Amino acid sequence: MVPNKTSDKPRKSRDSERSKLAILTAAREEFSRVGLGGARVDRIAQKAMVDKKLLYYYFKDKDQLFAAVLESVYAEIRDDQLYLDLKQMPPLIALRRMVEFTWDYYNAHPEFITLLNSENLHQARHLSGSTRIRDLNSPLLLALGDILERGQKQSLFRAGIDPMQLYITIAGCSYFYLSNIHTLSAVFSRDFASAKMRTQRLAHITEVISAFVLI
Amino acid sequence: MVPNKTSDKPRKSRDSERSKLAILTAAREEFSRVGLGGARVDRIAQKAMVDKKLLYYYFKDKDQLFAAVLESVYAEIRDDQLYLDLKQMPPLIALRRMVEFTWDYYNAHPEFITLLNSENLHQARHLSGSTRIRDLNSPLLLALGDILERGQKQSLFRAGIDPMQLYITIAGCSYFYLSNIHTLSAVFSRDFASAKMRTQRLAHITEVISAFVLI
DNA sequence: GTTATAATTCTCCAAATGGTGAATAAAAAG
DNA sequence: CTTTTTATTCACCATTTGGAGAATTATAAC
Repeated sequence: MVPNKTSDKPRKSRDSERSKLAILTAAREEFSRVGLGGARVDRIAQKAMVDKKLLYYYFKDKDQLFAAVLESVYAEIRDDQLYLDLKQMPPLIALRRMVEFTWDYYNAHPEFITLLNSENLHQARHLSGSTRIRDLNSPLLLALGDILERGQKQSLFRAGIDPMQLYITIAGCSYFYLSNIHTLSAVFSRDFASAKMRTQRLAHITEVISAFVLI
Repeated sequence: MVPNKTSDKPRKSRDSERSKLAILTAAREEFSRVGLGGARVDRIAQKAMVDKKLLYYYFKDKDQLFAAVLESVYAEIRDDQLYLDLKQMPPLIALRRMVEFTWDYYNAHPEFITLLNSENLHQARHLSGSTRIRDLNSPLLLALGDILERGQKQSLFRAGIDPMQLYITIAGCSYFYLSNIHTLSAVFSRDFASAKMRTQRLAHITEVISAFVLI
């Protein structure tokens, strides 16, 4: 019987990394659930099972804790994007894969959406300090540029498509549906959260994007 | 010289309608600026220049005030939509007009976006009580269904397009750009709020939607 | 003019809020 | 073993929070 299967290090009673991570995880949950303004520092400390003072010790204040959460969330999606390997695929397949990835990621990480919404409500003031963030989205944008170029060379795609605009459209088609899933469900009296509706949505988005790029 | 140009009624020192409206307006501003959780009842009362107790007198509590703000905001966009008169236009023109209207409306009313985001963060629990809301979006959806049908009959549009999915796509393409305008600007190091970028965005959306429906 | 009703203000509060100073204990360095 | 550094706890606080009770005043009804 081997204890500590997940970590080789002995469980120290004091472990700054573990505490930081616990705080970050609890904060992400809290911020994504009720937003920056609705989040309670006491609740975060309680969920992380650390003394409240520790939040201030490691993250200075509520806003910088939120900034740290945002950075970690951005870093995660970037890491996942690296496994995509779109350059190996034919252009149309690659594009569809990218649509699918975006859709799947937002579905699997609803907290990403609510956190971004919170940050936008506050005019991205937590992001503006971070220089790291700026590089996080460019890989995917470059990949999309590459896909479009290859598609054009094969006379499959039309010319003159702006990768950034298309990227925003791809993201927007998924993001809006999921971000507004509750109001949409209420207004249209439908359960947009159901598996069936989600499948239909992805199919629609794929069609729209394909129709746009194909000649 | 005629005093009270805007209203015939004499300015009463007591006017429940005026007070209610002042509260609703101030609340809309506050809720849209900092979200439901970040909004402060005292601040709303101060901005509306009424005693705080009046909010509770007319709207019961903070959540029901938020619900009232939401209803008013939904009612406004519906009223504006009624002037569209899409049935008079040829299908492609009508569709483009609808895209343009959606884009323009979100641009002119950024508070609509932030309020909806807040409501979705809270799982649309304020909306679920309101029966009025349910009817507000259907006119536009019916109009879109009509446009698609006419386009198909003229062999301009392809068959099998789900009006609701298309509606969500049209809204999403505008909404996502504007809702995330700050984080997008930060991540891509561009000013997405500039007039030039906005114009480009609308052009792109129009192209995407047109390409999708046209045969 | 009196009464009833609706609109408004004043005062107050218990609980929650983000944040802090100082003490303490474990681990690392010497 | 001693010292220094780092991680953590404890007790505390000024302010703010959403909200309520009771009193007051303007208007409408009689």
